[in-house]
Amino acid sequence: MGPGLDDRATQVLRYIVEDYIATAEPVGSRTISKMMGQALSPATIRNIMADLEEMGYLAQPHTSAGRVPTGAGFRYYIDYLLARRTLARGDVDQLNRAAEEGNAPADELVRQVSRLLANLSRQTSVVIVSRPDHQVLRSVNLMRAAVDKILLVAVMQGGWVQHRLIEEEPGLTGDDLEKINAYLNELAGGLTLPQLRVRILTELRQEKAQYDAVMRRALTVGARALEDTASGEVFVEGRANILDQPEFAEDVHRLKRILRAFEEKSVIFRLLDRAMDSKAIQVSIGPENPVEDLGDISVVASGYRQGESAVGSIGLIGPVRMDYSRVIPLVEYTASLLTTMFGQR
Amino acid sequence: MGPGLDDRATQVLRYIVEDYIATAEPVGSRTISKMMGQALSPATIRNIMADLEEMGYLAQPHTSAGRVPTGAGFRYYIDYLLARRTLARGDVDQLNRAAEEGNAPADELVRQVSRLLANLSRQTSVVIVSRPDHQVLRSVNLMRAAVDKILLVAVMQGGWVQHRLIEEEPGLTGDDLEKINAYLNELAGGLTLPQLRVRILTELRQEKAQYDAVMRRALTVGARALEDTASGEVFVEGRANILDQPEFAEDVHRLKRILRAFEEKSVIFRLLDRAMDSKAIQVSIGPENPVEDLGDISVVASGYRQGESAVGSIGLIGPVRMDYSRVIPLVEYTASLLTTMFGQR
DNA sequence: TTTAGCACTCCTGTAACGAGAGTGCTAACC
DNA sequence: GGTTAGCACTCTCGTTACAGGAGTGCTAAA
Repeated sequence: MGPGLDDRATQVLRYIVEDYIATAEPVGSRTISKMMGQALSPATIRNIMADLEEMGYLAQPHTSAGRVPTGAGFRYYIDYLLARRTLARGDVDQLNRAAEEGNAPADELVRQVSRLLANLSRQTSVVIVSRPDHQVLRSVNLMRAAVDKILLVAVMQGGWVQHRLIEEEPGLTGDDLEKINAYLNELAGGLTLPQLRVRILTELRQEKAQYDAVMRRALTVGARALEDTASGEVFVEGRANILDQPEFAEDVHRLKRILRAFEEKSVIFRLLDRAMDSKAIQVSIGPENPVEDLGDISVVASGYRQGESAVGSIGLIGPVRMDYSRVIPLVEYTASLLTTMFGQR
Repeated sequence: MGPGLDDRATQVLRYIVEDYIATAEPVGSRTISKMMGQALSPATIRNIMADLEEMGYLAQPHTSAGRVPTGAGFRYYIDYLLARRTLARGDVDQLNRAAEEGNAPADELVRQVSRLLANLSRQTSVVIVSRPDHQVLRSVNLMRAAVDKILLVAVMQGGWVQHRLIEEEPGLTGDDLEKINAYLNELAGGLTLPQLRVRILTELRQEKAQYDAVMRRALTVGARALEDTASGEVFVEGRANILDQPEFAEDVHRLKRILRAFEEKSVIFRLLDRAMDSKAIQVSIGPENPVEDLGDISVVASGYRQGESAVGSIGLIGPVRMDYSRVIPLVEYTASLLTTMFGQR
């Protein structure tokens, strides 16, 4: 099917990858011969396997073990051989139901969907909300949070909520706040946070701002609140699932490395960042993923959008030996679900 | 020192517990004899050990292994023998610094402190914010969140923020919202959310509400927003630390059980709930903790307050063989830190 | 009451070994 | 020429045997 391999080699490769995905054990020539209905004898299969090994698609853990697909082998499988299974009706239903949960706030909803994805795939699910700055505002509000602190609350089009604390301009009354709020909301409609900031700064240079004290105050407070940009959020669900994978469960060291990675926001970001901008789903096999310390895991991820702009991505993290035919459509569907979720709200 | 044991037995028990905490291995009579400066021979120690075993404080994994403290042994140690180490200056400084981080919102701050606690103790740190309903309001605000949804944002005295989504009363303009906000804030000062709800309901029955349409609307929207109570939040930090404990790292099954527990909010709640109301720090050794499935872990936890009312608790989860002399003061201090954090803001 | 001495138990690591799975190569077969 | 049966070879894995070590319990002497 794919380039560089004849029909038989292609089939053998496919069987090996699929059996390996199912069993996590090296697969031998006898097994493949049986799978193919004895059409070819084990000896013939062995010849083909030797060829595939020479081309870099297979490897032997040791001389007299069966073959294991290499990274390249998995890559070939995914690019050319993958029979994309359609999603089970039940899975779709469950996901839809999780996304519909009426009055949960956006973050709760995302967490629920992500958790379900983790359960369905038996892998670890990760969501990043990575570009709060690309999200479009619906409304903003300043609230008193402490004697000397004000809280800026921003509600985004998708229903996402952000806060930031700012030191208070001394002496603001509740009435002042209300006026400022009204004024800010007038400016804010349809802008992103950084855009709002620019807008405020230009407004401040306008003449009328010079004469209206409240307005000036509103603008300076607003500008201050928007000085630093938000860093984004990460949700990880189903960490315990990696223990179902024999390749990780065996090896404590590996396990620790991975669990530590899950605790570092920045690492998660690096893993999923790439998927955010590309339209298609991204599969990073082992060392293909951007974190060198995690060369033994795969990431299947897809960005989701709010309207036109990419705001985050969702994905699964697991062993290289993942069931891609099942997992890829799952992630795709979930990502599209998030996109519509954020679109509608 | 403690009841029921003479001086020597007490000392032997202490040494065994401390050595076992340090090494995670059964400790033998020779080791103890050396630790005591050869004051007693191994044979004597063995006699004492046999006594301690009979009393239920020690156990042998098998004949001809050293002794291991039982749950009762640890309990005795903590109740009567624990030399509470004072906190290292450096640890205190680090914690203070983490808690001071100027403009982070409350949840971020709590997460940081918790993470640091996990690092300092090399255990898994858990915080629950368990009684959002006991926290006193500073201000509330209704914001438009979608075409047909309104977001209630409540800022608590401690700087904590809560949201809830509500279906919109049809046809509210921005102006209406502002008026409602002003009105609600007038009512809200110093109340908890459920108290506010009661207040609103009585207000609704008052005569003047009958004649003022905006007010009536404000009240009904407000009442609706407060119908369901918030469930509280959980932060877990330092999960990977349990892999540093040999007793867990060895045993995948155990590990999985614990990691799964960390993913269940309700389980975490059950583990830490008890600590919330008692003034003193709570130590649950192994099977003493309220989750029967987790009879092989210990929980050291302490509640923290906001003003007078208990609003949550913070603790460490780890093996029974924890370094209590270090961990207890750490948790105590961190809890007090949270209390002052929430008091000041 | 303490302790030296000793037999005994149990774990742990190592080595030896056979069974099993799988390979590569060669020679025969179609 | 491609395919395959046959076979020697390699490597893993589980079992067994065995020696060393750590630690105990008991007895008898100090």
